[in-house]
Amino acid sequence: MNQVIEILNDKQREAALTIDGPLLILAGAGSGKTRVLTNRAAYMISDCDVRPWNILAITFTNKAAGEMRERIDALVGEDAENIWVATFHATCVRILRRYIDKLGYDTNFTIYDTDDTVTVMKDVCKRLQIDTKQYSPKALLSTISKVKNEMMTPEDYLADAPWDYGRQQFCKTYAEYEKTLQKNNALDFDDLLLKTVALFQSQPEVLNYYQDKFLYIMVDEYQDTNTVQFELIRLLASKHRNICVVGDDDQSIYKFRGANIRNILDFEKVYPDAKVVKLEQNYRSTQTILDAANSVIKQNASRKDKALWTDKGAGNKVHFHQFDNAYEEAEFIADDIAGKRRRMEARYQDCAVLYRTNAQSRLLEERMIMEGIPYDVVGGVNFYGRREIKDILAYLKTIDNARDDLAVRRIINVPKRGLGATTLARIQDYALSHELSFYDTLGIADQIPQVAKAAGKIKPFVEMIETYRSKLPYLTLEQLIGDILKRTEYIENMDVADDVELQTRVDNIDELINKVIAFQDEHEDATLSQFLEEVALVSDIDNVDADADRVMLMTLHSAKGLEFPQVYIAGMEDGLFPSYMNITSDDPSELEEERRLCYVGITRAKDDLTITCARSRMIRGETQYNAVSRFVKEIDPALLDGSVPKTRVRETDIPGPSMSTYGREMAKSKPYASSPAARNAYAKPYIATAAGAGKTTAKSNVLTKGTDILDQKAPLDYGVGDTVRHIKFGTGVVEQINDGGRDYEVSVNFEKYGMKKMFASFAKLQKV
DNA sequence: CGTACTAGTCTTTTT
DNA sequence: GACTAGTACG
Repeated sequence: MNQVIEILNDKQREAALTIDGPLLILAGAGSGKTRVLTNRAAYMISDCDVRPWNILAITFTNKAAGEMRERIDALVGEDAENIWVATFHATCVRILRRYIDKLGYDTNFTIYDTDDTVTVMKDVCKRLQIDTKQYSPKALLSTISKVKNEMMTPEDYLADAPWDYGRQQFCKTYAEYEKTLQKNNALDFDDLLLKTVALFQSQPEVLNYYQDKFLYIMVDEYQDTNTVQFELIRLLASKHRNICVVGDDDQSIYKFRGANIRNILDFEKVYPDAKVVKLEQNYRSTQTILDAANSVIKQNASRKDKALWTDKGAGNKVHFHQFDNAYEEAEFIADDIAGKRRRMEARYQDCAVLYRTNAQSRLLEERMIMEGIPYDVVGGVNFYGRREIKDILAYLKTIDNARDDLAVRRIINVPKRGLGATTLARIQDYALSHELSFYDTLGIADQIPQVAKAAGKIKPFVEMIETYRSKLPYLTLEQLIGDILKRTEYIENMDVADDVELQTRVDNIDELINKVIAFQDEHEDATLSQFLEEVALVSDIDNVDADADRVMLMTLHSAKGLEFPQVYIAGMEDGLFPSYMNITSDDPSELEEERRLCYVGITRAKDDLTITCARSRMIRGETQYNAVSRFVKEIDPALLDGSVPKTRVRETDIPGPSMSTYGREMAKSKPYASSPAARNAYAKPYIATAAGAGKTTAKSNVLTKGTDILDQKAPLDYGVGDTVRHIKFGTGVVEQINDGGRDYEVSVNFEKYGMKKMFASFAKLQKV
């Protein structure tokens, strides 16, 4: 049997060897699901004569996609490049760029992010004279998203309750919103999926093409799919039925984004002939941590029965501490991490602090800074959501897609060109009544009586954009951005409160330029459209650099799929986690989702788990007094230690203010500038985290899903200069071996295939 | 037209 | 408590 298959355990192997027909892999936390998926793909190619281009592997994050590709690459070699590994959204974009003209859009459509759609919606409300006090744009959008995810048009939705006035109003805005997007040649995130399904439904020959292309389909994190995603997969798989989905119903935490847990729970109903394999051996955590996770999750009623086990020992008890306030909690966590490091029990990068809400990061950050602990915050304000970044991207979008009104309107007066609201409103009215785009209207401003006198200010702008358009083929993206900044004197004209803010913004712009450079390095003939597309589809977690020795701070949601030796879950209080909204909800499934989130958090820990909470904390400017989280009480007390101390046990040799002093100080004074990242010498500013992101994302080791089994780094029986054999590449000479922490990265010069870099544990190189 | 203040908002958020 | 968007004023 193939070595790729041999290294799997019985259940994993059974899953990997099942190639044909529907397959559901119920993969508990840390059970090596990524390994099963990658080895399954490798097995198909090397042993079953499956062509790589007939395989589609779908994930939710770019990071997961990158990792999967890399690991398949290492197993099967360059053929793997033809496997289609991508996120749902990226997959759809790729298909739509080819065929969306059949639906009446331009193939260079723009993708609107959440901020963009809010702007559009505000506009729509104004136009339809909707009272935004009664229907907030955000709430409208969230309903639209839900309705869209159920694949209902405004007409469909209205048909359910045509007499309902509120629904009439809503459907009117929904329809107008859709119209606006279409006019702007723009798609929102939901549309990417929806339009692809629409394309498949209306164009049988396109669907047929992709059905015959993707003979084998794999979907990761299946518990998080929504109705449209389900339909997309169903359509693609309906002809050949080789559909393999992997997931864990206990880790479904995105219901609020439309994820439908029934997709995984009912898989066997949709595919009665489905084979089901349960992966229950956990390779990540100690028995104690698993027991704690199990004791929590078993309180949930609607779940598939599972029993995770491990052959790791019991390990440490789960530590639990309650503090008087959140400052003390933060201080304890920072001290504890510092202590572990001093005692050489852990490196910074082995530690992660998880919390329910992003706002909780601030206190933790402040304390990390005080103690000189390097850290990275994942999430919070998205890099691409920052004002200066959005501005520059709006310039690029304007140059790229003339129909993207939103982008044009964002920058028409940034930097200030002396155009006021009235002028812009007149242009907007004219554009609307004459069915012109905003940009085209700018071009004929001198012929419009009401705005003719502002035409002198508008003309240079239009000319500038036109110049860039004509020069586009001769400029690199880097040159283009540089020139825009120079010509518009963007930085000089930024209005900033102080030097710190100026520096942050300039740094962010620098970082954007770094990203552009990295992007061009990777894609030789990179176009502007491609860059904008990549940017539209990345998230914060994609840029995490796991190689840096830094503590990670992130929400429980962001932590899904990651693992750390030392995990802290902070703010375990009723009202915060589970959140107030879920406690008061009359829908019990809301609380179950919170419990799953808790389960996800606990199962991130490999060796040691610490749970903390505070009796009081400031939430939204108000001090709240919270009880210990009900989830903590669900953990078998025999698994816990350090229960509820009145005073903190402190590392005696740590200098610094006593805790109570610190708490009081922090409570009234604010020694730092507003943005922790901006003034933190220890925290790598966002910039640095993401620097060269294109290169670092894929190679992260510590954070990868399923590195679990590979913890022990086996010594290599070959060295530099030795000749080795690879299953796929044949023989070659080892040129270089790098110690990548968890694994060796080996560079081999193959006789037939040339230089390849691969991870030793995957490559299974044999010394010849 | 641009600035300065005030009022409202604020879970989570793979894309 | 912090940030942003909207409005009133100069």
